[in-house]
Amino acid sequence: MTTPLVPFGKSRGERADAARNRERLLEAARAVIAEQGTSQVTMDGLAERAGLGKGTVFRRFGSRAGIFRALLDDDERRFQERVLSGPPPLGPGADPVRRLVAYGCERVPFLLEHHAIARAAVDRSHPTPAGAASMTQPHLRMLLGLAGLPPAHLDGLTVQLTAALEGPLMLYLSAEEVPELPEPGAPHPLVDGWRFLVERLVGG
Amino acid sequence: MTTPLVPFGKSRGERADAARNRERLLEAARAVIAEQGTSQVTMDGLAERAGLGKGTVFRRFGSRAGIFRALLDDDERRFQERVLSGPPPLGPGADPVRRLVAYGCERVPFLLEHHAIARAAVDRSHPTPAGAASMTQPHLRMLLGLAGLPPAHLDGLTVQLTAALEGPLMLYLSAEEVPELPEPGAPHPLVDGWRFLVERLVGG
DNA sequence: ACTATAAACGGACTTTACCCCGCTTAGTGT
DNA sequence: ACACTAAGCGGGGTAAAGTCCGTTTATAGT
Repeated sequence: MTTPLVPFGKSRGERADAARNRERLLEAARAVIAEQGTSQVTMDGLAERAGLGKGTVFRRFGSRAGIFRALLDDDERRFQERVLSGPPPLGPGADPVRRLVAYGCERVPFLLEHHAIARAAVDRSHPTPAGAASMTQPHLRMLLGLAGLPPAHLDGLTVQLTAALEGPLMLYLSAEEVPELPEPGAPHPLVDGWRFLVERLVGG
Repeated sequence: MTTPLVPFGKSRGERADAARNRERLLEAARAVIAEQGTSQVTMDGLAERAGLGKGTVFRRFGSRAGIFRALLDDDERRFQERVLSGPPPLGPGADPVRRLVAYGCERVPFLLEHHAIARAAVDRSHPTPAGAASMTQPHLRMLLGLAGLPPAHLDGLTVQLTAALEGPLMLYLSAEEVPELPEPGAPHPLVDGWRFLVERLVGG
């Protein structure tokens, strides 16, 4: 009976129509965002645009913020793969300090690009903005540990550095203040700041 | 005609009934928060409780988040005074590094105490959570400058350290993870982390 | 006191996130 | 093929944020 083994990433138990509708909804969301910005994304609007019922939208994503989280997760997964198994210094192989720096250098542009969506994914009922944080936090923790940070400070510093990296783009920058990211490779104040921070913190 | 010169802090131009109603509403808000938590604060509920119309609530505070911002500002002003003109090392007089450390030591408990309200003051339509940030950011910037940080890194680091200090309590800690703050003076991981961060950053 | 006026008030109205529950359908075992 | 069942679907219903505009009222100038 040609039972396909893991036809897509979805871990067994999601029906084919459900998966199709999810894709349809995400595409609709991307279209609305591109055309009119995140603030114009409404549950009813998405449902109509995708030719589905409103209830379906909620079943798939749980909440409005959930839609943006799902959009982020898509790109987030790719980012995560580069961190976990890509080439150094972002991936494994380089020494911890260089990996920390590299992580920030890649993460800041990533967040700048996803700024609007990431902000829309913040939800007062959920503590962490996205799956985003759940990747950054353990990764930083591991690297900081390897870099020889005193264990007594590890927990507090992990949380603070996570906030230092992701917080600015969640909390302290408005949409208008996010300029086009300059030419790739050009210096960005947040990247510079991060490098300086890490090197002073664990390099000395 | 007994025109009182600045009878209260309100800087001329706010009518007496407006001021009275503002107080009434803030009191109602504090009561609801104490009884049922921030999530149960609704604009209609507040209006009814204060015996006013809903339009008035919006006129006074602009938005739901605005109410929480107003509540914070009250305490924030007191905090600010201690920073600007209180005794060192929090106030002026000590050297910049000690003032930075002291700022974190006082700020973390402050934010822990106001955690629920501070989170409720976050609003996706407004970039910074409260007047909170507008105090922390320039203050840190000044101290970091005095502490001899290279000007090239000053802007980026200011934003990041602000996020490092305030971000954890906005974004990365859920309500359940905020324990009663231990006895005053007892060590807190975030305070320790902050001290370590600052000393490494500008002390070395 | 009286009037003018700008601010404040109130509550109906609109929009939108989110809930609910009866109906439909894809997947599975025979 | 067929029936069975759990998952998915739809859209009407609720509650709460935010807007609007006609009415009321505090204050200043005379």
